[in-house]
Amino acid sequence: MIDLRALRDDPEAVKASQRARGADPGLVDTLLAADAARRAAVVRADELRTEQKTLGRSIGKADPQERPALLERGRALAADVKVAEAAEAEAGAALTSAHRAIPNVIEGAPPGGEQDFVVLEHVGEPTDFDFEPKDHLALGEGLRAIDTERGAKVSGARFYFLRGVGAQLQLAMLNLALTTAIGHGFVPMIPPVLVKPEAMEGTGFLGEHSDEVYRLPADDLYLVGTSEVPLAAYHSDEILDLSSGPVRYAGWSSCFRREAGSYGKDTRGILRVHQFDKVEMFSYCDPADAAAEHRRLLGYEQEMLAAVEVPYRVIDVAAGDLGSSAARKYDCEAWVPTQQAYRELTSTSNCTTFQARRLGVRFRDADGRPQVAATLNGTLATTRWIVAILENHQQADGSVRVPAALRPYLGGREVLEPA
RNA sequence: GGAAGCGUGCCAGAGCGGCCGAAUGGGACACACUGCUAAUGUGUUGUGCUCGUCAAGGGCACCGAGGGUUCAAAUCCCUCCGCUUCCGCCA
Repeated sequence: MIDLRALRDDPEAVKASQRARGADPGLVDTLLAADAARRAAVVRADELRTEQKTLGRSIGKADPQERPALLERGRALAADVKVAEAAEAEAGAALTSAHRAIPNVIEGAPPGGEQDFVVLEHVGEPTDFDFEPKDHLALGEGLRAIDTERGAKVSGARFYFLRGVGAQLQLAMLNLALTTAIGHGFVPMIPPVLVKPEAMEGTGFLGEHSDEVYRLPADDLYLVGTSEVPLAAYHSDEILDLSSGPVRYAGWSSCFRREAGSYGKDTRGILRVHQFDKVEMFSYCDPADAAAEHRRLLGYEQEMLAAVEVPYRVIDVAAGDLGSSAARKYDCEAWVPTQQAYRELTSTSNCTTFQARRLGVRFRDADGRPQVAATLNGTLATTRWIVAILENHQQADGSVRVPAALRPYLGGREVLEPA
């Protein structure tokens, strides 16, 4: 939810953000009107309640003769209050829905849609091979590391087994990610992956992307698509102490995505799957520090990408391609040789106060006053990285060189050999 | 799954249907006193919304959540959630 006070002060800024996203700027006026209407309703209801309270107190000490008249008046007032409160509730609901309709105000994101991203940096050169490179699934099958056939047999399309060195490789990568995070002051977390509707709603995943989310109706719980959800909800309705800097968590979890609407896209291998594992960074900080924290998270992602030695580029994601919670987002995309394309490996979003406002996460400013905190998140490693690692480090015989940083986590192994 | 009890402010812990936003104790903070520390004294010690110049200063709401009864509810009733204990069940 955007800041209503800021909106009242400068509606044009929000309209400009809407335009950059390709969203409807008219929603801003709708929200302003709903805000004004609600405040008017609050004032009316407050006035009636004041009158009712005053009268109510006088009844207690009134003498018996005056009582019946006062009670009569009290009953009438009670009815009026009831009506005013209903109007207040209705205006509140209208405000909430208008409020939710507006995504976060962008902060520097390039205007436009998905293809309007700006490349910030290239790191490394697209890998050159003097042989015909195999794709990650062929390599993974050769290593007996990835089994999508049996994944489909057991669970359906877009499911897989990681076996043998495949399972080990993933654990190596996630462990490296967690160790890296801990080294940078993140508190490691293994969160619940089933969450209540409030948590899912609060993080903004039940909006336009709600059909991406697995729901368990029998228990009214949702399977998270990222540990961002439980980590963001972890401090909901709390006032944090941010006086000594951001509070940082690194969540290790499985992630579940329905991938509705991506039929036929990336159907081969493990690039786009219903279940994968991820180490995710999550920061709570003073909004004044959020932009700097965002660059920091990007830096940690780049440190991980350097450790697995894959070529990649960093993009500044365009406004229209941001989620509703993000004000700005940087993606790191690794080179995938058999696709001759860059594919997303990490994504870091600055959600400013948008997510925290809905979740009720606050902190005390220098004057001791509660203020809404900023939240940020970013990827440190996911199952998808295996794609880039296998493809970029493959050798002519189908073996795969292990990046040095991963070796300690793989018993010192330098090469994965076809089984 | 069954039964009983409990859910109040940073913590502990009172609370008669109106005088309770809420006693009291502790903690924390501020000031005073003391050469310093300790001790002592005094004071402060919530959050949201709203009116107001996001001032001074008002108003309203909040005692697990949501409903209800009543002129009036932390206090009565109902539903739900959570915690504790006992029984059963499954490991």
